[in-house]
Amino acid sequence: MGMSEKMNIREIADLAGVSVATVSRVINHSASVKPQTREHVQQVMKEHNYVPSATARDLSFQRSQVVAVVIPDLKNPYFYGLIEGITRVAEKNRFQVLIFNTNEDPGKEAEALEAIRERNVAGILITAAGVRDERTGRMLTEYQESGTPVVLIDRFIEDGDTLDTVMADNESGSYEAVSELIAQGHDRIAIIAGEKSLSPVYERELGYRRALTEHGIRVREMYIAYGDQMADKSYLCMRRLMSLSKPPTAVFCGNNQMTLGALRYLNEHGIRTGEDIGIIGFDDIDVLNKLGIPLSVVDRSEKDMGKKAMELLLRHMKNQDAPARHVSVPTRLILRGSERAACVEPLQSRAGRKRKAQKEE
Amino acid sequence: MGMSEKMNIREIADLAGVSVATVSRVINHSASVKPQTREHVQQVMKEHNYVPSATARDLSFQRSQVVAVVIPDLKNPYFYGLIEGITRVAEKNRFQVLIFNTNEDPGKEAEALEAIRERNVAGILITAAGVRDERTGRMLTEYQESGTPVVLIDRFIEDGDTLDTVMADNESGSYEAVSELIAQGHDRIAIIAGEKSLSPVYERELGYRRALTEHGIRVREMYIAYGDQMADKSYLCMRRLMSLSKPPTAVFCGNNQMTLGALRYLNEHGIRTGEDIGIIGFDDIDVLNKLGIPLSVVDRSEKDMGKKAMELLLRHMKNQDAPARHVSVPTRLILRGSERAACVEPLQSRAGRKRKAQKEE
DNA sequence: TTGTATGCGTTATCAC
DNA sequence: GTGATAACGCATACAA
Repeated sequence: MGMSEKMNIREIADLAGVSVATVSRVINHSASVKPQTREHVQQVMKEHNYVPSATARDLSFQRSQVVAVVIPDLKNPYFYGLIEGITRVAEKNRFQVLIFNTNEDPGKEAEALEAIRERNVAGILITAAGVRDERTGRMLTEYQESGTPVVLIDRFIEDGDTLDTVMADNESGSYEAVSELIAQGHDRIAIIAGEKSLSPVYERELGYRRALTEHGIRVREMYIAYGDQMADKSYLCMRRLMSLSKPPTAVFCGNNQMTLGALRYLNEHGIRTGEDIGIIGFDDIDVLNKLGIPLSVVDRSEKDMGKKAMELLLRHMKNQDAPARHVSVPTRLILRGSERAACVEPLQSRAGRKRKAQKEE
Repeated sequence: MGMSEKMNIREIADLAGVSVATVSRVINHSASVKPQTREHVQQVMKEHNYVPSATARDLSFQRSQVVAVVIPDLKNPYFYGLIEGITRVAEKNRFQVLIFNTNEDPGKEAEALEAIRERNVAGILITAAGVRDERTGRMLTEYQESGTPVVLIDRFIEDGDTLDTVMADNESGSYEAVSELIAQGHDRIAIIAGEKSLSPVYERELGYRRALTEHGIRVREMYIAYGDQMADKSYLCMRRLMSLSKPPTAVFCGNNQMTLGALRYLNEHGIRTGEDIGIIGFDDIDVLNKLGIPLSVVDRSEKDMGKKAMELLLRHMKNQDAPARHVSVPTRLILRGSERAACVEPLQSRAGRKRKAQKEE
């Protein structure tokens, strides 16, 4: 047993003395089968170690049990949190996950979407690289219209209004972080933003601006640095900021990679976070926790975002023409001390403020 | 165009005024087709935005253009290096990659291998979680025997002798690292090893022992700590080691996660690497480089391992009964200073020793 | 409740 | 070179 050659449904049917239709019904629990027959068939299947062919099922059903996940950077830990959430829900619903990494390259993204076309996937989950690339927008809406639901995660795209979305509440997350910096007494607060065309980048900058404005601090453009989502550019941003005649006393970093680049600059120049300068990052960085390096961050539970996205997809798969739904996932400010600096005085007593040391599991 | 409904090969054939067979030939460049007809058919396909169905092709061909990749921990950066290498070669050969994450759980691994069965994949690449789990071993050899080639990456499994393997040269990598520590003058050198049943763990310990022995240093069991591949346990190992009456002056860490745990202990206790204690880790840790924290490591180019593995798979796909081949990927010692300690004196002048600051791209 | 027959979109084996 | 046509393994409408 186990050593048996590959069997098909017809052979099982013959061995069980029933028709292929009956075997099919047993496999799919589709229609009613006499309990006796059912058990007998199951027995035969087990005995012969039979596994139905997903390929054949997909062809007949005209749709596969696979969802495509298209992400821009597999190296970024944010995304495997996302994938984990997606996978968990997908598995529960007997879906498999096909991952495409685009390396932030709209061209590769278009290729991926093309490759996906020939596989008749049940749905697509995507954090788009080509947010301004017409190919991406066009192909995604085409998918949606031809019955393959699409969920946008983390980033809007041009002409993507008809698609489901799962986004973090970037604006309010940033607002909260910058407000905390202000509460700590900082008033020269910089932001290292990313690639402007990405919606989260824009929203985070918006939150930054609102926090300053609402607290009566003037927004100074020289304290706004634009990077490219990557660590190296952010390092340069940090250098520019710190060489201003009045350098910021606190910096809000727009994503995890850029936070790392900023920290490198500080490390290299002996500037201590939480001491000489206040730092808050966007997205928790697991490895810093493992290293015991305390960094305050805006955390957005990427696992939840993944789950939510897959749930939206399932919903849309069941109801083809459900109206687009837009889910916003709340962020959470996790304070670990790096937001402080010795050179500033907290504006108000913050005794009793909760400091969460770890993300929940 | 683009808005067109899904077409099949028959419709294209009709539109082009040829038979399905001819269209198929054009698609697959399989047999010779008159250049004129070929061009005409291609024209029609393009015009109608036709994409052949991979599902149907797979069914007919009795094999899909998908390879399954089964890994134990998607969160570990080592593995996405691996995946990147695999994907690169796979894409070039028009294969897609289906990723399964087992979380080091043999049960989930068995489930994954079961799920893979129904998809008729072209091959399987796996870093096994269930190295001692008979299910894993049995299923993998069954796959191999039934014509679906399997390549083991990074870890041997029980009864897996007939399978292709791609392994790092763990023993010599460790030997080299520990030898360097000895050259730096260390003689109380500890190792934080991992889960004993994993072959790389065993081999790395072997290299450690050989280095000590060959340099006339007695191996002391108290300097050998066994963890579980994870950071937290390693933290505890480090604590035990450092509370010995004669604590080690250098520690060799058996994998990236364990290195992080060890570093956390040192951070928390103000013990400086490269200064108060010598540290060399196994596997480069990208994020430390991004942070500008210098750590000497044994690097094993996981991307290369991935490429090699995929190449082995392709080879075995073309030649069903090629004999099992075992590829060993060399490691490389990258010295960044953390191997030194002020309390010891280098044994020999090492002027001119190359110190590579970065991994090549 | 069960069986028969057809279709799903390809590839491959024949003929011509 | 090209065209019919039979697989491939399953799901399902329709019959019984």
